[in-house]
Amino acid sequence: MNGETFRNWQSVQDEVLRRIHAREWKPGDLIPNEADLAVEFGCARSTVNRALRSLADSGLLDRRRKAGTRVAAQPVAKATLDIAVIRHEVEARGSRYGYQLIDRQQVTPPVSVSGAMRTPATDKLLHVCALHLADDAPYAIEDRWINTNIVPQAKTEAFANVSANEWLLKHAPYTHGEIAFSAVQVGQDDADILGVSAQSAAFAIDRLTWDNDASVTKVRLLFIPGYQLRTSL
Amino acid sequence: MNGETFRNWQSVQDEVLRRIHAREWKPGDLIPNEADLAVEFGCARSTVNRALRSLADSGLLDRRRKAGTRVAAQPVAKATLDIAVIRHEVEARGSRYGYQLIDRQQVTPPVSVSGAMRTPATDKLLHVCALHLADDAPYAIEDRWINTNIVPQAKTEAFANVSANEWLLKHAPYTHGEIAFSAVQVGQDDADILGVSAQSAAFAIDRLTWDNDASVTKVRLLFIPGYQLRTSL
DNA sequence: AATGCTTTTATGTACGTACATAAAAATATG
DNA sequence: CATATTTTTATGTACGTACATAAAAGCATT
Repeated sequence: MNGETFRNWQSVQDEVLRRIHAREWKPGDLIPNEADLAVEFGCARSTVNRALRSLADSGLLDRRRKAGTRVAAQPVAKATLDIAVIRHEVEARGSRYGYQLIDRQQVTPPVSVSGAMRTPATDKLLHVCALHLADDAPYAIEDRWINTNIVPQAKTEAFANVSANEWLLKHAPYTHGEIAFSAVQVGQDDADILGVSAQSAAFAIDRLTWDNDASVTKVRLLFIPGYQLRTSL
Repeated sequence: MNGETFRNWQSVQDEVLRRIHAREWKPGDLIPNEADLAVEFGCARSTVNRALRSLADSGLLDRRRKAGTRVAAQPVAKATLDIAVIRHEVEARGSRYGYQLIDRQQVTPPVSVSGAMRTPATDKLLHVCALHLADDAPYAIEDRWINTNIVPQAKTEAFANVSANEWLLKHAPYTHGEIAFSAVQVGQDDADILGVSAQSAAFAIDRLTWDNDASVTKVRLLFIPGYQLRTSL
């Protein structure tokens, strides 16, 4: 081709993407090494590295030292979901946010909870149930367990006006967590709260967060039927 | 403190993370600028930049030119989901994968489909329905529309042995896509295929992929009740 | 006080060199 | 011929300098 130069990493990335989409480099193909591409593109190797690393991060390229870089045979679609505070999510939809505390008690949890949170079975945990509303209509039920050994300040927080969802972000740091998405049939209790018929299909997000080896909180968010979690690829 | 040095970007990242978790830098706080941190950590600014950029990518820091870097007040949890080929997903669970074609027809789609795919309402599209199995038990229903104007080779592919899910990855490039997760009540037809009772709650993934301005394919994957999509934070 | 222009500053990025590291390939050794 | 050992090579990253760029802050003009 011509002597066109690609002088920034985004344009290098775009050109690599173009070649992949145009099938000049097919899935599984080994592509030229960084040094050669740098010469071809008229830029530094570090610029090519930045572009290729970014594409590898998003799953389009597979890179291995010495073995080189190849176009991913099965481009694993990496969908990045932004799990925001529910209030923000509701407000971002242009709805008025509402919050209602249903229950707040320091109780001994079922073993399924103490087991998952790896707390002694006899320890009491703070159980908080609340309803999030959008334009005064039920939006999601938050059913949460808080490890008050790790977050003692929660013992004095009523959660009457601020949801635990939001309060914890400000007051409880965490190092990592697990999250699971599933579909569940709502039971009679939850159906009544959400104002839907029992057996409806609700979207559930289960989340367990840790501060190093100690569990911080375990929560199930149960969204009204029709809820969709979306993102782009 | 002491004159400890952090000579690679991961250790700088770890130290920044430690300070955030230890609440030395609280949510909303402005942290020192890159140049100062570089001096403190005994490394180059570019190393600090790499570490902070990475943390910003994962949503823990907010960075703006001139305004500086601050700890995210509401750390948006970015959950990265790997949407793999179903066969791989099943095999990764240690199950034997099975595949069964249910239907394959070139037909005029409902307007909801042609509308979403932005194809002329009178154009015929290829409709492929199939069942994915794990250890001979139903696992997911794939209900797919393929734009044969963009992927003409699909017209001669039977999809009897290879799922469209897998075939398209190899044969149809795409530039971007949209994906939505939801919970749905399964209808009688789907319930029969999945071998579950009607009204069960099933996890659905709806995906629409594009090659520049042209839609490539639209698919709904309906998973058996109990299915969970998991990831870590 | 409101408006537009200028300066300052922190992040964003390009570059080239140097070295580290993993892993494939080649070679030596039993 | 199988198994260690060495060499080669492509990616991974650190560094320091230079410049680009966005946006806040200061200044001037009305």
